[in-house]
Amino acid sequence: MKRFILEGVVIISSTIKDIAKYTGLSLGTISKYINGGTVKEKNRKLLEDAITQLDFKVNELARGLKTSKSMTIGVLIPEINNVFSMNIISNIENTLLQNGYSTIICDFRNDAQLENEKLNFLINKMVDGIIIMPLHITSEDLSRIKIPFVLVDRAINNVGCDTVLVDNLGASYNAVEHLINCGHKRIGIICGNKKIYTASERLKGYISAFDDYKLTIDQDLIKYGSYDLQSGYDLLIELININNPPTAVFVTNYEMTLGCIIAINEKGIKIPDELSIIGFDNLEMARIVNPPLSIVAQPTEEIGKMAAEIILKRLKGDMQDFPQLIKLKTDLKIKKSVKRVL
Amino acid sequence: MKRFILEGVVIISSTIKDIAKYTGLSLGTISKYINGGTVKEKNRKLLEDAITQLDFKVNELARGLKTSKSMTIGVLIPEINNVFSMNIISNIENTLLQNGYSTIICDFRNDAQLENEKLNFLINKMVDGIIIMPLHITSEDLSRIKIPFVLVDRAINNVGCDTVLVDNLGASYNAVEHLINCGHKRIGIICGNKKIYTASERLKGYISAFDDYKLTIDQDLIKYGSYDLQSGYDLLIELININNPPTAVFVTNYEMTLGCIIAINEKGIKIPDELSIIGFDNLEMARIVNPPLSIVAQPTEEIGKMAAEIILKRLKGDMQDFPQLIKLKTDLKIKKSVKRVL
DNA sequence: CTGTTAGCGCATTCAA
DNA sequence: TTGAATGCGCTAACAG
Repeated sequence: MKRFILEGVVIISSTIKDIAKYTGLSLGTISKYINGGTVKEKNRKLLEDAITQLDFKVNELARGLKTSKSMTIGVLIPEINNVFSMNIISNIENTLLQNGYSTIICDFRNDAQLENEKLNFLINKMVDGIIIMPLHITSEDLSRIKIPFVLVDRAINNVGCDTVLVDNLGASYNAVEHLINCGHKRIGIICGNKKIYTASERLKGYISAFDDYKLTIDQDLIKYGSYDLQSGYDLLIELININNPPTAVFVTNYEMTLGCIIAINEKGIKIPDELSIIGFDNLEMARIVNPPLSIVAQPTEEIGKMAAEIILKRLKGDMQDFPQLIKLKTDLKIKKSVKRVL
Repeated sequence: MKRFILEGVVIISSTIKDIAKYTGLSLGTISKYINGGTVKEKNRKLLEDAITQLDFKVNELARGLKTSKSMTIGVLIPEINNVFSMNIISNIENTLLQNGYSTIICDFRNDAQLENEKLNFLINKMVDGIIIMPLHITSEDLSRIKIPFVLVDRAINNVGCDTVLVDNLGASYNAVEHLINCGHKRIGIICGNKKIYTASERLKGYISAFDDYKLTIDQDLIKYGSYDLQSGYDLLIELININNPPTAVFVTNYEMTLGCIIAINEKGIKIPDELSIIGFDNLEMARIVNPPLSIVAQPTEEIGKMAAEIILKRLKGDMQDFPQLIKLKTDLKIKKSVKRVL
């Protein structure tokens, strides 16, 4: 038994050696018991007693060194600081913990360099697997990862790996279709940089709906923002100021939706009478806006759970269906921000 | 050099032994170099080369076993899934990472049992320190923690430990004072369960402001909720339906503020003409509400940073000022939800 | 400045 | 079923 002093308190930390001394059993037997092996009933009791008496806890570091498993999963994410990411992380963490894994979170703050640094950090930390929401990362970077990993939210071309994402194209299609069905013909879209996977998919959905309904696309109604609040704000104002403004707008991410709402409030635009709008993500926001906002809601809980489950599966060595591409459906929550026109 | 096969790819993972073979140097020298020690210029080059050639990475598990340091900090939090927590976590993670520590997050979902289980989980994981936003945890539970820890957001009685919180009483006082200064006399408050530290402090601030301004307190105007959306909703409706309803309401947390806004929208109450309101937390929300909501904003970035810094300090063995109590100031953001009356 | 050595705590052979 | 012995990869103490 090792004693040391911390903050003036005597600490006792015991190892299997101490258990061995206490019980007279050998290290092998103890280790076996700890890991669920069968031991003579008498010894089992002896060990149970010893473990509680000495307050024994296995040293996961030592175990990890021996087994080459740290029982931790790294999560690499562009920005922890938004509801979408948080929901996903929360569900990843929960699912993993139920399986004995802990989660190390690395937020790279949308910074390309940090993204790579933190990836290395995680690998160094000997995590057993990594869940990544990629931003700037390339297939080359990914090829350096020698442990199971799964991509979340965004796919990367030419990388054969497990990926969990939502049907962005369909999400967008459904939203635009809804607007069309409500009689809108001039529908603006505020989308993100075409280079971003989700952004380009969402634009495709818009175009696809227009095609299917034989409507002609007016390039003036397609605005490219940068997925942040300010561009949502600016682009909404641009849209309403063009010659023949849209009667409805579809905004393709959360931050830009916020920006649009602020612009709408400031300009005193009446929703849905003067403008119909469909936003993205975050049901909570949709509810406090007046009138409540129709939005495309992403299944964040499922994304998190699925990602965790796939990585757990791979960690068990089950390579079935590799590489697995999971495309989850979004949900169009219809509230009161869309007007039915003739 | 160890070779193994994963997903059909040959993996090479090298240790200092491999470096030793490659360079002809001893383990001691290599270890020293890795840890920033000085070696002969010639050897330095040799090592640099070897390390890149063999793609050497220190095994943090082995290092941790040797040094009894895992270089990870646990964060135990009631709910990861809200803006307040998120901001704090994000800043904790960032500050720690800059100091070489990683962050393991444990979300106990407001569950008393999970709170203890996850605490044990973290301790088992050999984290070097813990940052806790306590909910049900008692001073006894805390006394079992043998490593540095700091409390965040909520203090616990009779526990001498580092704590970072916000001046809740002052926050509340200032908000109520603002309402009083705007001429309001009948001011409702929607607060949380008195047992919760932050809730009772916020109520004290209300009472204190009333006392200082020689206003009499009407118990009908004090409503106790449970910090969730629904109780915010319900209690706002209760408040406006009493005989002599308030002209202003102060809501003391984020979720209840959401509930109030939804109630206000549904009932078609005109803000600020028919009712003045001050909410809590989350500036983002305040901006998208129409009219923009005056709120008490908490310095979440600072809370996270301070908590991380204190634990880093303790980890270095610096016990100066222990136990440290840090009380940060909130910020009353005045927007347009409060009417100035005669 | 460099090399040698011991051992952190555990899991895992292999014998018994 | 149990025990003894070995080593995971690294750091730290010491001797050179």
